[in-house]
Amino acid sequence: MNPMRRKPQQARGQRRVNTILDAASQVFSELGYEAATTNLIAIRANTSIGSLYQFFPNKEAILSAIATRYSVQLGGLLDKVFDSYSAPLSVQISDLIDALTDYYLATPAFQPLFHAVPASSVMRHVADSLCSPIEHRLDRALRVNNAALEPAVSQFYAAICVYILRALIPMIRQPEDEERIVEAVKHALVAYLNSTGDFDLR
Amino acid sequence: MNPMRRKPQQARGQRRVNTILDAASQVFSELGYEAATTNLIAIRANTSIGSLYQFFPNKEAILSAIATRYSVQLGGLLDKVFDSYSAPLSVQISDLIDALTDYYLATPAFQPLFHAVPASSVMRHVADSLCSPIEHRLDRALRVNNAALEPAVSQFYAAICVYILRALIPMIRQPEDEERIVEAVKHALVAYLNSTGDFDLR
Amino acid sequence: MNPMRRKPQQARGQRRVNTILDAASQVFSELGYEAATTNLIAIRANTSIGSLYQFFPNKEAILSAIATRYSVQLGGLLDKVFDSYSAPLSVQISDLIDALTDYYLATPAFQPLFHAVPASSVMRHVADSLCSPIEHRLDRALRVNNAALEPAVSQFYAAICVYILRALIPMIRQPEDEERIVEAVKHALVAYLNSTGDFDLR
Amino acid sequence: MNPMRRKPQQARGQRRVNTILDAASQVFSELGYEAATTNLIAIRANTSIGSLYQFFPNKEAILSAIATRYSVQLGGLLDKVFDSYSAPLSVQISDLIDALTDYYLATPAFQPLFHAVPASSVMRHVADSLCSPIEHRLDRALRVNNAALEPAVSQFYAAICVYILRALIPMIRQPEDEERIVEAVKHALVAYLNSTGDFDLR
DNA sequence: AATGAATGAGAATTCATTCAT
DNA sequence: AATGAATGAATTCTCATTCAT
Repeated sequence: MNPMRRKPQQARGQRRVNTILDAASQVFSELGYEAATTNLIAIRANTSIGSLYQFFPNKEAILSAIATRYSVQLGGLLDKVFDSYSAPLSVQISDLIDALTDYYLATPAFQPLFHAVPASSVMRHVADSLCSPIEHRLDRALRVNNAALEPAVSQFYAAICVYILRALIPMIRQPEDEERIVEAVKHALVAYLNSTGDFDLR
Repeated sequence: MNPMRRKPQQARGQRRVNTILDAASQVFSELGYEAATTNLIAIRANTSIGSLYQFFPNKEAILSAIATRYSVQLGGLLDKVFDSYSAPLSVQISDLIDALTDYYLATPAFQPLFHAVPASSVMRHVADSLCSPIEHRLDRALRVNNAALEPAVSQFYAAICVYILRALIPMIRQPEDEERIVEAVKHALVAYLNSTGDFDLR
Repeated sequence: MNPMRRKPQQARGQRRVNTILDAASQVFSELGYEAATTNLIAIRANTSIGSLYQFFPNKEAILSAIATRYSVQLGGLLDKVFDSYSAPLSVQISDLIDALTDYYLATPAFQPLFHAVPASSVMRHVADSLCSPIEHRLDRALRVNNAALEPAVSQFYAAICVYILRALIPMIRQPEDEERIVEAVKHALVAYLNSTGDFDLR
Repeated sequence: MNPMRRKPQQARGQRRVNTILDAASQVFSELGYEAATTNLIAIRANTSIGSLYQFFPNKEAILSAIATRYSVQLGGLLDKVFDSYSAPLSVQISDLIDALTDYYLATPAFQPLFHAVPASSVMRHVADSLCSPIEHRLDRALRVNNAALEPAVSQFYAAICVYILRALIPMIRQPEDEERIVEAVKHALVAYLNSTGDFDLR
């Protein structure tokens, strides 16, 4: 969507880009995308505004790059959960939710992006980047469970599940909420998939 | 949160306030809260920026007033759904979803507010205003169905349901999606409540 | 090309617009269009940058408005010169050059605009605005002198004359140059038109 | 005005300087001096901004060097035209205009410099560099035609002619304009010089 | 010598809000 | 009450130039 202005060629540049992304993650999560300013990001990254703009053409591009970074991390994470398709679907879903919750709670800057509403085009891109890794893997798991399922249908189920995940995981606002909410999410997803009559959940 | 600066004393003033709120709803829904400008709202309301600030002390107050307006409308609407508690819970939920979906689709300016992420404090207030009418009534219906339920528990169930509603209804983006998604939402909620083992869903 | 953002509705606003244009004329002539800053213009106009942008959407629009202002003034001036078409062409040309030179010397801020090179699109607009009043009137005078002349031809002659005017009048850099250069311009134009064989210059 | 930072010692350095000047000519002619950026020039020259500044101390110096280059080329060109002073003045002028027009049309990057307005001091330097070769040679030709002429007078005549040239040659914007405009320029100059009564134009 | 990263003052422009008429 | 002019801090982004590698 918004590519970087220039790929850093030297190690120094790559380091700087990473620092900027870290700082931006922090600032975005504290103030939100709109209220965050590129100057504050630069200051937090211990660099000059000019350096920031040497690598990113504008604020959107920074957000975009962050989303890509999280998307990659998330994908790697979920691959571990879904690596063996032998486990029962309900277990896979449970593991998915656990992994996602852990990542969510451990990564504060990821949180606002995860439940960002895709209103603007940047936000649409962010939401896509973060949801599609989950959706794809879930979709695959569903089709493994029921090979006869139409792709369009399993995709729809997967999308519904991801929307529910996105909605409920952010309900965890204090550590003591975690268990209760995680349980609820698992129940909700399993119950929903079960109610479709298309899956064998044991 | 932010009260109106002055209650309009005359019918003319009340009309103007309504016009401003209509215009603001439109502008907020088109551009989002942050990107919307008070000047544009004034222009759309065919009034001057000075007049706007005669009724609202700041931008937040406008959003706040809109949220209140929708909250009241929504409450009235849902009261019709939940007026008789004799219907089976699954029917009440189905009716709730139908009513909410109709309102959502018929009120474009309501949409972004309904799925807005409560990032800032204003937004938190808006989300509260819009969710609590639903949550309260659903909570009541749940307790009617199972009088032995702890209030904290039924409130939790209601909250989960509202979060799911807020997440899934916005998936309707084209008219042809409506039926499929509405069905899914109904399934998801009923299946979830059923899975708790606390309710008699008929 | 770049219209004003809003027509001032109150006398106060009209006054402000004029002050801004005066200040901008000065600044543009001192620093050139590129080096001039909107902030400096605002300061010189004893106003705030916000007020400037209330009336003009950007720097270009200011230049545009100035060009229009000069164009109108120039048109009025030349109408006096060309009002009676009875004078011999050489006299009309002489009067034209005198009037233009007087205006040029009396209006320092007009000078850089008059010999501005139409490189960018704004500058093209400026050059057009300032040249066309001269060109049109000269063209008319030429056709009065020789009614049989093709419009395209007389327009070409007029254009050549205006280009020569634009080039030579700026050669006046000190008061003592004036007479010599004005004489030269008159000679050059009359001699050129004479050499075409199309006009009766006495 | 601004000398080069360091005379390139090696052939490789000289080649690089030339490449930079070529790129700069192009960029200046496309965007104008102000809007052109040194970074873009470096990129177009397939080199780095650091290397560029190894040869030129600043942006002005690049423009300056370009002007010098054109000035030398132009001088060589005109020497061929004016080599034998035996031809009638009108023929020499005609040849001068033909040569200049050819060069102008064949050298796009020269065009904006040739009709640039000497607003800033760099631009004044550029204009001088480009005009003086023409002016000197024309001045000499005029004095050869009329040996009794005061130098100050012949210089003035030459200056007027150069200003007219600078103004009219840029009127050629399409190939089909060329002939007509070249004719007009020749007429204008010859007619002007003739009208002074100081020359024998054959 | 060459590369490209770093710098930061400074430019244009916006917009919530207040004030004068 | 109504209008719209006034304000200026704040924001995004640029670019000539220097510096580290």
